[in-house]
Amino acid sequence: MQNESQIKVLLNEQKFRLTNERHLLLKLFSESSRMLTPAQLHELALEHQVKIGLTTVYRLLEVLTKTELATPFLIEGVIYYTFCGCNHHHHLVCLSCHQVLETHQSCPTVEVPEDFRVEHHRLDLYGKCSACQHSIEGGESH
Amino acid sequence: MQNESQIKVLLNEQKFRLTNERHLLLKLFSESSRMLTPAQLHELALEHQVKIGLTTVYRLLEVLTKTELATPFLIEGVIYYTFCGCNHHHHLVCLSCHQVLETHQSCPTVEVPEDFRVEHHRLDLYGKCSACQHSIEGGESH
DNA sequence: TTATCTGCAAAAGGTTTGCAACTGA
DNA sequence: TCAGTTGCAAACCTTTTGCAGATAA
Repeated sequence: MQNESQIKVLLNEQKFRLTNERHLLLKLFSESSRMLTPAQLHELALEHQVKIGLTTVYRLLEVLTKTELATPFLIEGVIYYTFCGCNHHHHLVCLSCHQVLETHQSCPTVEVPEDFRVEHHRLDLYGKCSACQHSIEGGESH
Repeated sequence: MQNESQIKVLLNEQKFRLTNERHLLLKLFSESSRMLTPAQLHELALEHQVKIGLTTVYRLLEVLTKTELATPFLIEGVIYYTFCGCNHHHHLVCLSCHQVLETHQSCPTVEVPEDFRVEHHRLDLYGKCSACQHSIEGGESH
């Protein structure tokens, strides 16, 4: 997992603890290239013999979102989360398999009314990844 | 409301009907400069003596989202919708009062892996509008 | 040592569905 | 005329909460 100690510092700064459960969950979450619903992340944990309650998953995702280590996505009414490491970036999302790629290109410059104070922005590109374009049914699997 | 007949055409194209209820709701929705939750839109309707069921509001928002006449936002775990007219644009969102401004500037160019097919994108800027910067408590009202 | 975290079960909220009556095209 | 829409109530699911026991710092 990228910068484990950095993550711990980020959490501790806000009085969050990196418990054993969170450590294991975080590892699975950060190694997944797909965005996951809380239930899917929970299921992933169980598959890897990480016994953990669904409530704990919700609470971890809340903490990660607050520390900007996770980004929520709303796709067709369903909320997914993706792990986000420590640097600002943009997302490339495959709508079939829900894989999320990061692009670290420069941020777009947008003119805004001068009395509007921009605090942050989000740029997401949606489409189909290579694998899903070529699969007969157009993805959904893997 | 902008381009009422255009909207009707868009809806009819997908076999949706512009009923009296939808017509009234759409008018209120499109005239609101804020993003609204389904419950807030429902409440807004009732305030304007538009008697309508909450279920109908949900169903209209579903239809509008499918025809790209509405865009959903996920802010702190809550789902809001904003009316979106007929042209592609980007959003400027005030996190205090939930006002949404549109900017019609050119779309950012992002290099993506050549095997990824981009279908659409979304660029949203978040911050504080003029009124909310200057109000003592930082907004939430109006 | 103590503020924070965990798991469970229960509660709460938001969203969807089934159905009979209605209505736009 | 009839496919699509409406309102209501019930069903559904996701998310949150309370609490007693555990644990990181």
